Amino acid sequence: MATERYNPRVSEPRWQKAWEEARLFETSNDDGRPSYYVLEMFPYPSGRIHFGHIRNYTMGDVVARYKRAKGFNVLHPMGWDAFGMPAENAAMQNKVHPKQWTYENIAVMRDQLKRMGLSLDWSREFATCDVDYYHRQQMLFLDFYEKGLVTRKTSKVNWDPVDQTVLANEQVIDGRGWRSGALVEQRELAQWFFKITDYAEDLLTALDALDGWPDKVRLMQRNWIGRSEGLLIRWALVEDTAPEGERELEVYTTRPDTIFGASFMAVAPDHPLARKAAERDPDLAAFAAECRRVGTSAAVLETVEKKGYDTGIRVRHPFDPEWTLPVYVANFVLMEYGTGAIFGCPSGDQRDLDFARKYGLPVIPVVMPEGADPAAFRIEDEAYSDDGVMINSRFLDGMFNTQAFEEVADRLEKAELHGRPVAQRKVNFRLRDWGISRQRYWGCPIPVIHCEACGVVPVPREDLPVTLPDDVEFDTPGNPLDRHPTWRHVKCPKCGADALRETDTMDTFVDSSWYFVRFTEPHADTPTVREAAKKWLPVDQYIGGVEHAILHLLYSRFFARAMRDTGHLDLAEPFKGLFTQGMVVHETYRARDGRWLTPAEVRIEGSDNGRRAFEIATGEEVVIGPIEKMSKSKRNTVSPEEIVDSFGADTVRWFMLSDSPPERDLEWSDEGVAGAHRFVQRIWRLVNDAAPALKGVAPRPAREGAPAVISKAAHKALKVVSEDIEQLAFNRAIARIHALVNDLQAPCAALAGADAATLAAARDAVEILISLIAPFMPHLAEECREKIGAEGFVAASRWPDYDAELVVDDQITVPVQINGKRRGDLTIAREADQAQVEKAVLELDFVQKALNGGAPRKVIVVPQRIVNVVV
RNA sequence: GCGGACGUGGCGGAACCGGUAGACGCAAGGGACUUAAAAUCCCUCGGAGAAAUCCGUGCGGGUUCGACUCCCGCCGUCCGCACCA
Repeated sequence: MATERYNPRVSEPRWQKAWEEARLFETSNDDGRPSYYVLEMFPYPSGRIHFGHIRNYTMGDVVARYKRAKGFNVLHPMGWDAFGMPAENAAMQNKVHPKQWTYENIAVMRDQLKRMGLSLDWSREFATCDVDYYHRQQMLFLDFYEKGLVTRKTSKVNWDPVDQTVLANEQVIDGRGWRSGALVEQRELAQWFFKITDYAEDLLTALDALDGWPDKVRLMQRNWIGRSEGLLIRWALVEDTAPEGERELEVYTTRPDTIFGASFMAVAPDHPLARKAAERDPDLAAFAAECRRVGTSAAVLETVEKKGYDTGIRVRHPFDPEWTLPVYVANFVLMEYGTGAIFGCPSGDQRDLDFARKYGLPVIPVVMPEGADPAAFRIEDEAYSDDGVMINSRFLDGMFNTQAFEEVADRLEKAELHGRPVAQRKVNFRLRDWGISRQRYWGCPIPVIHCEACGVVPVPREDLPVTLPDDVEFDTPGNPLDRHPTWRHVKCPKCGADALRETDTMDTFVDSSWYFVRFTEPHADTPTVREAAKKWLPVDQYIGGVEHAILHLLYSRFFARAMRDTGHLDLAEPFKGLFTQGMVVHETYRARDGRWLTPAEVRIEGSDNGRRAFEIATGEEVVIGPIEKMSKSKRNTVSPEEIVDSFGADTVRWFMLSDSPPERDLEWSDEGVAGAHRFVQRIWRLVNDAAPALKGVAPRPAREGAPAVISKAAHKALKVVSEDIEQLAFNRAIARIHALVNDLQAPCAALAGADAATLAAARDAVEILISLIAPFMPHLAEECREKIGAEGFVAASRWPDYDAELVVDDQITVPVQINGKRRGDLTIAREADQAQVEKAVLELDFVQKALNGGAPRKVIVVPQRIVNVVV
């Protein structure tokens, strides 16, 4: 009997339509069942989905469908991270308005996502560029402002002089603007900031409780926040060396214990003391200017030589007024960290040591490894920065360095300079406040007004939203809002005088810092409805790329706290479970002349080591390059539309989760997709062939006799696949399903004329199989369910429960080792006790042979696992 | 430089808390069916050996009745941060 092939082109749209009409995936906030919120990081509407999206959303969809089947009221929404530069770039290049470009892209991508059969609640969809959304974001901004969580201060920014805009650090490549190619300048600009540093301590300590997050991400955040404990120490300047009006220099150190090893002070080129000194010293001014020019990009720093300039200023050592030290301006000291000034201890810090050697400064060893000989301990080319015992440090000598830290801190806190304590304990963070100003059009306007008389005036709430004007031009570089003839001119809400609107818009990371809250009540007038937020949050399972491990996830954690403190939320941690999925990667192909070729332009011949690639158009051999993330620049992309067109969404979904563990990279392969499609057809055939015999049969697992084999296979698979999905081990779940199909193949092909018990067991097994594949291949599952004549949707049915008696075997087979090497096995009743097992083992032929008539030295019996006989 | 993860067949990977290494898939080879092809089905598939058996989880040691798994030391790959005082 030939069965027709499963045709996803017909079936998939049919079921998608049926689900939509039944409104299966629309979630109500008034539902008594336990809630489960699964969310994938929402996409930027670039114009088309790629396999990264598909992998991400398929994982979320498996969880959503599984949890729904397990009886949860599941929230699984989708939206668009729709503000940002690409829309403006498109406007400049293609003369299309950012709004039009964005909404058209959204329409295309929404269709593409719908074709994947994702169980999303589209009734909650929004885009961050919807006025409705950014209106509420402006409300949040005003609340944050009122609460003191927003500040405006000048800071150094990367300024692109051609495009006339601020660039993020990631947008500066080798010191040049990524778009214009112009040399980026460092500028001081007044910028808006969110005071994320107010929460630094809490953001750090709360990580410990986030046990649903990968350790890796928690560690990255920990390092990013970068807490250190140290001491602020004020050093008196030697009067006749100091510039006019300067009396002291404050430094931050985490190693006050090394204070007797100090041999110089160093300050940043922008440090106030350096600036003052530069006023009277043109050479110093030139040196500082040179430092600024070189900039601070990571790549540059690696190669730049440590340089200093002796200002001639000297300071007095806090423990010895007779001891004075020189003050240098140094290119390696950062103004942004600590106080922008350090004391250099060459013996305990490699950088300081290099500096000291270069400028002939003293190197005094002050910490040595425990047990070393103080008389013989020397510092040559390597500083000693580990813990140890104090030497050459007067009253600290002999102490352990951590003890010396406390001693120095205690003494200096009590000592006074100019009427204040010399030192103060201080916890310092690497984390900086979050600069949210962007000199761009396509973003959420910052709702403030600048009045000459009143200063910064927030836009009154009743005047919100501040909407973006539509009539803007992108012909000239810079921010179109600045050039708009009328938009920025307003009356001051306070005094009524002529005033100017803020033309900066918010960083798009602001938009994505609370969208998951908005999904809980997406059409409310207020940013959130606390009851709804309380019901759904925190997000139970959040899934996305590891590239957001720091910024997006840290900003969102800040936002939750800020929203809590402004009365919008009742929690601090927005994401209970976090999963970071790997990328989709593919080989790269490069022609002789350096052109990158897409996989579609290449023909592969041979296999394994003999694989060669040829350009189809020319027949020329091309170089097979390394496997990399699919990207436009390397052209190693495969178009999801074409693949979905030819194989269907189920095949693609199945392939996306097969083989590679979800947290690792997935290599795209045509053979892999073909294999997934074969499996789709194989299930269809199995169900189809069995369907006539199974129609109208009531499912009933068999515990005894031949049909028990079927039932055991099905119920064991049910148990482990459920566990695998709970752990997001999709690749393992898929392997188990494959194995189940292998087990069911023969019995299901022989159902014609089978007895009632067998038919009932087969029906039960096939129903289980359909349930198991449903989260992965939802369309095929519906088609199969229909085929065997069951009512209703798989998508709306309960996850089956396994029969506990079927997943354990009466007889078990355990391996038997002799001296730790496997020599055979033993089949015995499961409940056999140790003595029985030992007796049975010793009677085995090969054991007798090994014993050779003697007694074993030892027999180790691990119940139901293994037996080891030591002879 | 600092921090972290990982290293298993031709390939992706499995192996739960230290207990049968290589499940499942891909590729490859052989066979059946077919006029032929596709599809499908069956068999083989870490290495050596005729077999018994021996060897085998990056390398070298160690702990253990037993190590892919734990400990020490190397080597390699990848990721994050990077002049943070």
